[in-house]
Amino acid sequence: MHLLTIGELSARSGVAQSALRYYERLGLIRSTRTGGNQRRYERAELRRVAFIRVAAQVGVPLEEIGAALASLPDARTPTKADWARLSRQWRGRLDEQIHLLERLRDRLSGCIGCGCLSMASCSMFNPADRLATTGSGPRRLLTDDQ
Amino acid sequence: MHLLTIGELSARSGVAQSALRYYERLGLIRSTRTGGNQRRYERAELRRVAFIRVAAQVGVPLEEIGAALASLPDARTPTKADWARLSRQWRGRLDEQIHLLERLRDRLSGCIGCGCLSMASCSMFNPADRLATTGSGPRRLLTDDQ
DNA sequence: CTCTGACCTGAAGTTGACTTCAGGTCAAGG
DNA sequence: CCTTGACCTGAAGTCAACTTCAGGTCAGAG
Repeated sequence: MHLLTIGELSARSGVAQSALRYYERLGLIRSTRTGGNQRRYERAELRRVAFIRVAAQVGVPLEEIGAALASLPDARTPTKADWARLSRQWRGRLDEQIHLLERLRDRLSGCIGCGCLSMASCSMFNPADRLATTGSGPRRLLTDDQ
Repeated sequence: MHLLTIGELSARSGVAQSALRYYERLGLIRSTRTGGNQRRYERAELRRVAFIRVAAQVGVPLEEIGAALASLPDARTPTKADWARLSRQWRGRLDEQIHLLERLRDRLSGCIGCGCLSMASCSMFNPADRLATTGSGPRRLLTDDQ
């Protein structure tokens, strides 16, 4: 079973080589090197990359994804059980996310239904609760904590 | 009924003054000026700001939000019907978004359930469909078009 | 053995959505 | 009238998540 080159990993995962190198710098994936300093990936890395993409697509910042991946065993190749544990956590996350969107949708429907659209009565237009976070840089979407 | 200052609009909407000025530069909101060059906002702008925040929170880029808002009547103050039309469109968007996440969640559950987690059989780990977009800059989350 | 396409690196650029800053102007209470 | 807090502007900084570039090295097909 041969190790994957970066080109192969990229092709199979659908993630650009530059992004893979970037993930590696952030410590999200690992590679060994050939004598000539080229990266070689174990098949298991493909799973990590897939996990990263799924999580990122859901809006989890890479740093957090890294933290989650860090909980995988370092020495041995992660087992099915290891992945299942991680996936379970992410399922919770997805559920939360979905719930948030549903609430938003239902509020919006309520507004259309009642035709209120007035600042005073409509919760959609009283966003003081979870908007208005402070700090610099771009806002994270759909913040649910902090 | 007095016009709002930027400070008031900021306080009521929960959006920073700097962000409001930014939105104005992008043409998402409008203001008149006093003799002394200070911004004054009509109450209706509060509604626009709220709409912007809701849409942005769902992941719609400001540019698209601007396009949507541009469909509002320019001359007169938007009516309930105008807003309802816009909201209905956004509801579709939310539905799509929710559907996408649900599909993701169900896939993930499937993986845990069957314990497959293998590249060959598991759709979660065959992301070639909607990942791997090209171009520069950060990826938009939860892409559903293009 | 040669050549061409895959790889390498570090630095710098890009995009979206803002914030921060410096250096000034305005307005309203005392 | 004066002072202080709210506003103004343009330019530059920030942050995440990458990409692009320049200038090299490597590997395997022929």
